[in-house]
Amino acid sequence: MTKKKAKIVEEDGCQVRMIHLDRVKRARDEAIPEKEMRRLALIFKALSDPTRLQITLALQGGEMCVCDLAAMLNISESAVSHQLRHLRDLALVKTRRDGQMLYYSLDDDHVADLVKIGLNHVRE
Amino acid sequence: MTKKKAKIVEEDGCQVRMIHLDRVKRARDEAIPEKEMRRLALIFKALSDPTRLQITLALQGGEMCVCDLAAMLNISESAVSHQLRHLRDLALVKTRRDGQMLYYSLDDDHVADLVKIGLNHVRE
DNA sequence: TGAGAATCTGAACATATACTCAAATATACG
DNA sequence: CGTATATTTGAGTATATGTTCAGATTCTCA
Repeated sequence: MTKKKAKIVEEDGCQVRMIHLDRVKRARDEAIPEKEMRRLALIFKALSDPTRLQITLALQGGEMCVCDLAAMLNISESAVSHQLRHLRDLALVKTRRDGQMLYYSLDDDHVADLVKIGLNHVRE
Repeated sequence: MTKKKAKIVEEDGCQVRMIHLDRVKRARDEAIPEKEMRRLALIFKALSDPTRLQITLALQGGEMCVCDLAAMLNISESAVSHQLRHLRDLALVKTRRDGQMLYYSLDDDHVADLVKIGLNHVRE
């Protein structure tokens, strides 16, 4: 049995406890770039809110306009618009204008994939 | 060209604007159960924070203890512990005790899948 | 061009959350 | 047992976020 004790390491002027130097090192080496990591977190965050998740699920069935989404979700059109802007900023949805109406649809195949895999998980 | 105008519908005692009754109806019919939806949102939320996402990524390389994760992420062990509790509450990670040490590892294959698919998206 | 329709925006507010610090647990081992 | 080690917990705080409300935009078409 390996009985290890934490090693105190000086790092960035701070005392850091570390037990498996090799694992910490490996994890740091394998870490993805900061930028990708933040972006990835934002994608997940987009799907982490019930309203946005429901919007995403609804749009998998085809494009919809703001007021239909609001009616379906039973919240104000303003709230829907705010959330759609959020999704649009992340390029997860796109719009098509037809007269006075804006139709929103999914702009990313991976988003649908993420939701499907997530659903499999939840349903097990 | 179909020029539609919103229909005002009485619902739950509120006036609701609705343009495509069929689409709203379909979206409502296809909607997943409230409970599954909330759970799914929680899973995504777990991955939506940079710290938790990095913990998840690190654990894909094998189990790690709290202080190693703290050293790797350069944050306090307390902060890591709080986030691990969050992940454990959702059954995304599990622990194995060896003496004084608790080793955390992923407890869900889908989580790794989600992160991988997400990464593909980000890298395109 | 001007009224109406659909959507967007900004401010305000209430809630949620991620971290730090200090103290409490839990386990090992002399 | 009693001390040291590893982790957890709770309070406190600062920040982020989701919604509503009121009003501004944008576009259509009579």
